Amino acid sequence: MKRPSQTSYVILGFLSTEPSLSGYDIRKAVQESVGHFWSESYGQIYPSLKRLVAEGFIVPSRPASTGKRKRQEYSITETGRASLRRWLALPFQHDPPRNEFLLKLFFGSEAAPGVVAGHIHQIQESSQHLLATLVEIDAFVQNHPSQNPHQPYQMLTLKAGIALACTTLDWCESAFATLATANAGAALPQQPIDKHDRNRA
Amino acid sequence: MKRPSQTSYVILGFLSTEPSLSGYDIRKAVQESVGHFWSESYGQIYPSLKRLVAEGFIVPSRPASTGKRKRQEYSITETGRASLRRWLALPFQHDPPRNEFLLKLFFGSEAAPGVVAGHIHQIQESSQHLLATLVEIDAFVQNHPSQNPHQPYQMLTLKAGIALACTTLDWCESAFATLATANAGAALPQQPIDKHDRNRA
DNA sequence: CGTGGCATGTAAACGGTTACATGATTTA
DNA sequence: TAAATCATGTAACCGTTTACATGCCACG
Repeated sequence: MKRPSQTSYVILGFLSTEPSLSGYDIRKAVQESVGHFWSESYGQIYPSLKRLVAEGFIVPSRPASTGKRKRQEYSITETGRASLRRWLALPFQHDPPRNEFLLKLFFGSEAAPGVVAGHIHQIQESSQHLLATLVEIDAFVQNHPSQNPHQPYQMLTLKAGIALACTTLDWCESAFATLATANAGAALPQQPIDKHDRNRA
Repeated sequence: MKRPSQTSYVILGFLSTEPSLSGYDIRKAVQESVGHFWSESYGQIYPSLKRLVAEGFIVPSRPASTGKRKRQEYSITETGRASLRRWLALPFQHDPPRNEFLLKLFFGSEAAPGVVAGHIHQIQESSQHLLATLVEIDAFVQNHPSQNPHQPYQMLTLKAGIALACTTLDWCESAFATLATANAGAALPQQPIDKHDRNRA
């Protein structure tokens, strides 16, 4: 019996918050709610579901035969919930996430003029986009109060994402300034840096 | 001929800044200078070195004494430098780094009391430690000016690390506050909380 | 003389993505 | 009826880590 990977706990986690989900649902849930710091592929999810059933951590619910779409949902068992709790209590491992952007930046002096500025522009744009969607979610939740016990914790991850995105954007501006003074002759993207407003967490 | 992995470019990158390095040196350089956002293992470095030699991107320098197993250094070639530059100009891919801490936080409502606070304490400590070392490097560089063309870019990654660490620390404090008010104000409806005190780390 | 750091390397296992295959159901 | 989406699943491949094996060399 293989040692379960983190994917199993993602599945157990989502099944602990929803009564019943299919593999497809879980994939979507991952993308939509933890997409800014996690990802899962079907090739990982479906085998994990089978293994979790074999281990008794989840059970198939809503058998596919009932006229509806061919889809199989699962529910968490008490043993599954216990396994999740055990994993949650374990200290997380804090390996440095490989950041290709920072790596290219680090070797930036070797790059052709404008290349580094282009990369910074790229994270600036993606951070702006991320920030916008996170702020939107934040506003929605603020306007729709609920007693959902999961919400405070989910909001903490949301706030973390917002804060980090803001910091990244600030850093981008200072980085552009640094580049401008460092090599005055280098070609920068024509994009004027506009003052986006920041709502700080 | 296999498509080179990012490891190859890390090697080329460091060999572009130093005239001659061994596999061991490269490993150490990765840990010491980009360790907060990258990592490489020997199992990755040594095969890559051989492949890079076969491709003509690097050449062995300081040949090992005949028959003896000693340290072997390598130097980058012009083709190697060109390959590095080509890679640098390519847009980086921005996949969400898997963050186990945020994942456990997201499912925190399922955890036993104190578990989440313990995790937050853990990143708080590691962020403090990281910040201290980065600030130290920053101060050192500030006091030892140099014309090294790589320095401005390396400093940008350093500043990014410092900014993100600071943000993380700020977030930790607000997260502790959130947890405190949440636990004190709203009682969890599912299970009456016993008088078990939270274990403080 | 032995310990610990320097140094190189490999095999196996592992986690994960990608590409592919299949087909049902809804919607335009 | 065609296209898009829903939905499940697998095989191959890839990059990476881990554990292991080997041996040099300096220092106490």
